[in-house]
Amino acid sequence: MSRYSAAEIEPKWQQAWEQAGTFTAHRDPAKPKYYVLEMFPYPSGNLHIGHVRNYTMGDVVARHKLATGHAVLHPMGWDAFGLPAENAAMEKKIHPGAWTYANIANMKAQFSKLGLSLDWSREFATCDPEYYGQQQAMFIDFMERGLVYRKNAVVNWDPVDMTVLANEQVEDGKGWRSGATVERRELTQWFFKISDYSDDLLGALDGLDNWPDKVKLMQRNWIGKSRGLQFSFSLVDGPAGHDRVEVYTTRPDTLLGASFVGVSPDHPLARHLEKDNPDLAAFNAECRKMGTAEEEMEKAEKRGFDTGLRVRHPFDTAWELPVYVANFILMEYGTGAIFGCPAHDARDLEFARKYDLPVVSTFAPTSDSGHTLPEDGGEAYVPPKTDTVSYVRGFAGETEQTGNEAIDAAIAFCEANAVGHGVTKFRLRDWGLSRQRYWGCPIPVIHCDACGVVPEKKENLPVKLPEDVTFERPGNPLNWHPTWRDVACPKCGKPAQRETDTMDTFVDSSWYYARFTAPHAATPTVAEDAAYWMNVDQYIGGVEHAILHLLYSRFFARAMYACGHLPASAIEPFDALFTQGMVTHEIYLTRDENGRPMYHLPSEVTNGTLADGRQVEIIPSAKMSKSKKNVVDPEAIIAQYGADTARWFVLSDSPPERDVEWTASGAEAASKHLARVWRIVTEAATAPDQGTGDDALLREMHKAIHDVTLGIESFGFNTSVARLYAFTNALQKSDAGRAARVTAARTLAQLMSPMTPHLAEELWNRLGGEGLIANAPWPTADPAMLIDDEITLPIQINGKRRAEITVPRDMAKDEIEKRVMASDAVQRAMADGARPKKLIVVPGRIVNVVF
RNA sequence: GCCCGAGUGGCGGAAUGGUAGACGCAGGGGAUUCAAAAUCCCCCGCCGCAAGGCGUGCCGGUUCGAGUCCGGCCUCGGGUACCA
Repeated sequence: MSRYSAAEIEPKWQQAWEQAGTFTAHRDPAKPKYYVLEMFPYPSGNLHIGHVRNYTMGDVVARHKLATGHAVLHPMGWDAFGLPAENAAMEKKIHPGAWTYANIANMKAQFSKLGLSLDWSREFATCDPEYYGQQQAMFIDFMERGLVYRKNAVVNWDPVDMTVLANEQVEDGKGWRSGATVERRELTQWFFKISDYSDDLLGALDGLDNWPDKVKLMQRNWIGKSRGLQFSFSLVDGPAGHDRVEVYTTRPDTLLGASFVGVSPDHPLARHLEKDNPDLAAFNAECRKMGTAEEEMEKAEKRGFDTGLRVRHPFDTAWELPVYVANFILMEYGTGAIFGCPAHDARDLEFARKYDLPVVSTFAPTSDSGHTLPEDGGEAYVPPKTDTVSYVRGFAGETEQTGNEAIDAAIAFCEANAVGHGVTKFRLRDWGLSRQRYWGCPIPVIHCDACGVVPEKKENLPVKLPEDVTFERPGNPLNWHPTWRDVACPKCGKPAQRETDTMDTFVDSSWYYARFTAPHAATPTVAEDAAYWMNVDQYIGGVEHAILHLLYSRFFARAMYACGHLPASAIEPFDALFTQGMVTHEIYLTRDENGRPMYHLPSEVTNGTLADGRQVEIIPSAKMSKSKKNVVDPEAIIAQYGADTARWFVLSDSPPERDVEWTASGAEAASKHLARVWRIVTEAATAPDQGTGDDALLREMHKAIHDVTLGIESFGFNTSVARLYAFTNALQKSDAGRAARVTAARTLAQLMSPMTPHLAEELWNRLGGEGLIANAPWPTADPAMLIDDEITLPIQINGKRRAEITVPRDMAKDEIEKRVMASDAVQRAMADGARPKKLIVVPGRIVNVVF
């Protein structure tokens, strides 16, 4: 008997699959199709163990579906545009394209060692002109459908580097390279009209039955449909052209608790007033010295500037409220102006206390629950709108009503009294796709002095990125290129200039799933292929993409349908979604002479010490990230133990949806187990002809088939693995005859094949299995073999387990009761004369005797 | 700040409202061996000599019965529109 050697068998079977074209997807009308897709990776340079986990999970699904007779599409590509390539260009003086394609080559080699059932003939990178050219064609289609427009929007501006920064590049309000205080700057930018679909994107979530509830809930909240009141305050002696301030509120029922009016520093009124008011101009300028991130805005101290202007309350013209410019009001949402009701909004309360403004409750809890009113120093009272509360300063509806009822009544009251009108608004903003960067898909339009903004002719696509660029100078290299911008206007032929903005990389990843159905076609999609393969039956990726990527993809599918690039049935492109957890690891660091952190790889650290004896600081586990160096290199594990061990290991123990803390100790154990399976399975072939445990072993086998299959189908891979351990133990201890043991061993190989495909092929082959195990029909459990004749019932006394009885599984309830009453435990409990009050028999489950 | 999750032995975790800790790791003991490696067998939540008691982040509640359902917290993680 030979020993298990991953190094020998893995390349052999990888070659066999390739030669047989086992994983090449074909349209086959005779089979049900199955499209399984994992979120494609950013080519950062190396696979990390998180990739191994993610793609192994998808592979288990794909291989299982292949074995259950599906035509499987399981493709792979590269999300290849983005910031890190430009950072590498600046730091390492290497062209972003060269860096990216080198990374792809490296990662593809690592991928191929994992034995994933991928159809590599469909591979593409989003930075391939063949791909982004089709993306440009769709952009032009979207323009023609009115789904694209330009408007001003703010960006993070680094005044030293003279460049736009990503939110990630702003640290504590400073540019990460220059250290300069970041400013907000307005630029004219391109937008997709995702807001046209707000209601549809919201409503359609209800039909996504196989999406996690948490993702649907996050998207619902993000889209943020709200019913509110839009009305205006009239200004007392307002400046010319500003006689009113239009506000939007989702809580019109709190109008009698109004304390002040706040406007955004970018509100037209604020901009008007700052011209003649240097103090206000300074305040606004200070507000604009902040990044654009919502998180930064919200966490910043609430500050305001009293304009001195006053407005009249719409219900009482004698009641005047002050007008503040406030740093926490977004121009992008609502009207850029609010009325503050400190009693029922935490931000407003913080603001009111700071500027000594009145705090007046309009409603309170219905019963005195120890709640302290905000006017008495308590917190703002913001119950869910579905809670019934008591209105102390109500003006519409009942005294006791829910927030929603009060809001509806308030809107009706205001409409009847011509104070304002009910409006439905969405939190979702249009998708700004402009990036002032090189390494992205060029926006295919031309600016002509005579014709304005003109789309490039489709026959001139792709608009390719120029190769000869330098990153010496900050800013967008496309702007500094000597000739690239210069082009003839497609309309009038006169000299004109190309747009130099490139697209957000979320655009690239918003339709790649559709492109995989016809990856090298001369149009974005091909109707026949899209009709056959769409939708993605199972999409798998990190929960960090729960909102943006998935929402943008849902929008894109709708826009592509509108332009004829996808069938109507594909507007929800992902039938089922699974969000897997991340692989985390501790972070190790030392500090340089300036106290700045220097990170160290886990492989450099032993027991908290570096090779040179220095102690490291340990930061608790976080998402693996290259910059923090808390990454584990899967290649070392594959080299030492083989791909099957790495795959088995990442599927073991931790539930797929949960984050998993990486520890090195398990790899050894996984490897040992595979060697043990090898031994036990090969021994089965030489077992004695006759044995005594055939039936018992085959029952175990059918239970294993049932449980392992259920685990795979429900993304409980860790429980499938646990069940396979148990089945392996049963096979080892079995004294069944050879025929039964070989049957069990072949089934074990099949059940393991989605997880450890190379080992499974080799064992299958050695046990005389026909063809490739990858194509062998998945075993089915015989229901009759899953049911035991006898069952063990625990006996509880007052809810605590005290004994158990073993009875035939179909024993009548009253017979069970008799036996329970006769049992020692119950007799003992009755010894002092106590009599049971209640006897609960849950058939097949448990018995509870209550005294 | 706001939205969404997660918390069970030394560790990873299992458990349709029904025996908490399956399965595995680490640890302990034993067999085999000249010795070792490899392999195999047994033990293994906490307190207690025991009887028994206590145990699923914390505090309450519903139930014959709660890790699981409800209310209120705490801690950690993800997202927060230019990281992908």
